[in-house]
This record gives sequence, C-alpha cells and structure tokens, in this order.
Amino acid sequence: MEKIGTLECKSVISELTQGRELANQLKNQLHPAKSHETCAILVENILSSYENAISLLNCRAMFGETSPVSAAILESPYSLAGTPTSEGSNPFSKDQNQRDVFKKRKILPKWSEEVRVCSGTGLEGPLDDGYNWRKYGQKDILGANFPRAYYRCTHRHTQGCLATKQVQKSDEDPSIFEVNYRGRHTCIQERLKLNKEDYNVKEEDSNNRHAEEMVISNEPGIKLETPDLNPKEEMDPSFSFPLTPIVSDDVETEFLLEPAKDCNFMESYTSPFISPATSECNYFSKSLCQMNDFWVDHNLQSSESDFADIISTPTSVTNSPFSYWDFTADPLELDLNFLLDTSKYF
DNA sequence: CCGATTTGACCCTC
DNA sequence: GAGGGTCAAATCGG
Repeated sequence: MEKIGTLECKSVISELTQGRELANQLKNQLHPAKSHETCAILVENILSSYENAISLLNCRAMFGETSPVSAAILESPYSLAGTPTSEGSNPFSKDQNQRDVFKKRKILPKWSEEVRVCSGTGLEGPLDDGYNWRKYGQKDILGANFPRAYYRCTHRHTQGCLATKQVQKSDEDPSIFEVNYRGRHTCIQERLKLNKEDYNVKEEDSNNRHAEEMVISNEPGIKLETPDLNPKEEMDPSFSFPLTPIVSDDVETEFLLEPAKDCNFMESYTSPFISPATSECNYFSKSLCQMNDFWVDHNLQSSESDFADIISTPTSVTNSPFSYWDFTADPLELDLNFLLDTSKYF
C-alpha cells in the first residue's frame, strides 16, 4: 500500500498535534469550569483541526491507488470523474456492475440503529441523519408489518459513494425506525459545515429541549456487522456509534457499548454547552480510546483493509470525525503517540 | 427541466 | 423457489 507522503504526513501530524494541544487546553478550561465561551472556541478549533486532518487524509484517499476508500471508488461502476461507465459501449458492463453490487454487499460493513421519532413534527425523522440520501426502492418484507425503504447516498453517481441504508418501521413500536446502514460514505458532503451550524442550534436547544425533536435512543449498544471479517479483526462499533444497540440474532458479531468509564472528564462534565455535543465528543473520545485499545489488543497486526474499516465506518447520526480516515499499512507512520496520548485526555 | 420518488421487473443468495 | 436488494422507466413536484 502506498504510504502517506512526507509533506502530507507532516501536515496531518501537525493538525492532529494542534488538536491535541487544544484538547489539552480545553481540559484545563473544563476543570475549574471556566467560561463556556472559551470552551466553545476551543471546541470549534479542535473540530476544525481534526476536520483539516481528515480532509487531508481524505484527499489522499481520493487519489490514492489502493486505499480502501479510493478502492471503493475505483471499483464502483462510476469513474472518478463521476460519469457512469457507458453501458452501451460495453455489453458486459451492466451485468458486471450488477455483479459488483452483489459482491460489495458482502464486503461492505454494515450496522444498524434504532431511531425513535416522537410526535409528528414534519421532520425527516430517521432519514435526516446529516447525509444526503436518495430513495431507490421499497419492498414489503415477509412477516413485517411495514415496508422496507432503500436509500443510497445521493453522491453515488457523482462521487461513487457506495453507502446505503435501509429504513423500516419497527413492528413492535411504529414510532421506532430500524435503520440498517451499509458501507461507509466516501463522498464529501456539505455535512461538516451543516453540522457546525447544527451544532450551534443544538446548543440552544439543549437548554430548551423539545420532545418533538428526533430522538436517538441512548440505551447502550448497537449492532454492527462485518460479514467478511474475522471476528477478531472486526471493527468496534463504539468506534462509530455512541448509539443504541439492536439485538443481534445472527452469528455476526455484536458489540455492546459500555459507558465510557475510561473517559473520565466527559463522564463528570455535563454542562448545557457540552451536552448537545456530548454524543459527538463522547463518540470521538471513545473512538480514540478504543482505537488505542484496538491497536494494543491487535498488536498493530490487523490488515490494512480491516483497519480502514474500523476507522472509517461512519455514523450517520454523529458527525464522525473518522469517516474519511484512511491509513497506510503501517499505522505507526501516523504517529501512534498522538492517539495514545490523546486517549488520556478523554 | 431537473432531481427525487414510486414501483414493477430483474437478479442474486440462500 | 422464496425472499431480499437493486435497477430503471414512469411519474411527481419544485
């Protein structure tokens, strides 16, 4: 696998280091419970820093040759330029495309969430998870009271993003939508921007929470499936979702989230400001902690593709800072110390 | 007019 | 062969 270029690597490390420093400052700010304003600025800077780093990595992934992200794009029926392959010029292309789709079904990581929608608010409900989805099908499912809707990323054609999701009302409780995600977003969406705005809105909302907003269940656990991966190497769901688990009844690995006991400051700090972002912060911190665990547990020996899956499986509910992460075969190149160090701060 | 949704048909997996 | 997932033409809506 290609390695991160020296310059890029330095830039990424620089960004991440800065993020670490800012996080450190934030930590100091939080301890004596200083002004929320300062915290807000620091948080924004931290997020910005991480987003920059992610963007750098993502750019590299987009143009890399063998990284999982770019590989997904290259494997897709659509060219990098975003134009569908000409079916007319190739009599096998349609067939081939379809076969690719079914191949990918097995390969793509998948996970599920339960999303509760309270009272009719006109909100998009579970569909409004920050990504742009386009419905491409609906089916009545045997034994289910409600049809299952199929969505794929709006940027499938333009960016070759293969992320899809299935949404189905729960039989037991029609107010709950079961959302099954498959594949990670490889597209670049307006999401980060929107999230920042959203972030501010939520900040206000947190002080005045309405029952009408879409509620993501906070009960622990979430189901995550990676059919083709060795269980030992499967991704850690908490990596991606601070959310709800759905009981898994198949053989595929199920992960249950524990409270982030090792993330002390998050645990002990609950201000109106942090609160709305808790899922994100908590997710992020948890991610780092568990990334650390992952590396330790796996002695840095997991395969690059598995590793990338673990890193990059996005959540559609939180703005996963790791959505676009992509590593070289040698994670040490990315300065493991950063991750080890950072985990201490969360 | 263009993008999103609907829906029947097709294909794959089990 | 049944059931689930995707395609693509038709339709809808802004």
